[in-house]
Amino acid sequence: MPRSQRRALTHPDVDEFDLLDVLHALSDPTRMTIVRTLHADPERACGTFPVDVAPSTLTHHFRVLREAGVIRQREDGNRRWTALRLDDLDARFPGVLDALVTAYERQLGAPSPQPQ
Amino acid sequence: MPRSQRRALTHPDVDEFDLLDVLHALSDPTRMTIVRTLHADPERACGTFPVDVAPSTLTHHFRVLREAGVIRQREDGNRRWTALRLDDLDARFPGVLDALVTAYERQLGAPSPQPQ
DNA sequence: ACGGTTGTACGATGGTTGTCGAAAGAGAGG
DNA sequence: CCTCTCTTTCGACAACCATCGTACAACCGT
Repeated sequence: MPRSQRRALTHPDVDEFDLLDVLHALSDPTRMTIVRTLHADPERACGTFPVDVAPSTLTHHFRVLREAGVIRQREDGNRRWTALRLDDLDARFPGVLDALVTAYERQLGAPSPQPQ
Repeated sequence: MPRSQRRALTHPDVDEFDLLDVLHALSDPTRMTIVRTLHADPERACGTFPVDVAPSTLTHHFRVLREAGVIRQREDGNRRWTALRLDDLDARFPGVLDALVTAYERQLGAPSPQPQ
């Protein structure tokens, strides 16, 4: 059994999702970057995200996202692959994730210039 | 000038909104209740929200929502009236607030029963 | 078996946050 | 003026959180 002694890698069921947990998970810039990346690519290995934090910090963010139901992680040999739970999120909170990612992309595209 | 010595009551401009701040503001149950109440009623006085916290705590939550651009507050004699900035939010983040409030209402309507 | 890669677990730390009570300001009405 | 109501400010406190370094575990080459 590959790497399963380490951590159960629990994923919440769809009807256990809490919108407030999802919002909290997405309110962090690093985590939103992870989600944004996954929204473009379907699945990525952990170390391949364009974020600038320590590996242990990245693990922490993955756990927050996973326990909120935003991402799903699976083992594959030495790597851990991460994917968006887009279908599950859409089943429980229709249109929410798309609206949020789109809005965030738009905000990044037109960042507010500081006045004066 | 009514009550203006107390606090400037600053509201951010539309192009200063930060989606991550909005998400953080909405990730608290008390604040989400405030928003949900305002989504039904257009404007309410501060003390008339169905939340169970101390007045000073309520003031804190109003500040968080106001500084994120979610609500607008105006003075009227002894009362402070609070309203959703629905148009401004929709101009900057189209569809986001409606999707979130709808999703939260749905979640409250069908809360997940704890397994076993 | 050994080293390299990948990611986790743990402990610590500084900052943020939700909560409250006590005190006080501002207005309305007597 | 005095009191009552509504809301804020301040200070405090416990809990949470993002971050990191270090150590370690699992896997994959060779």
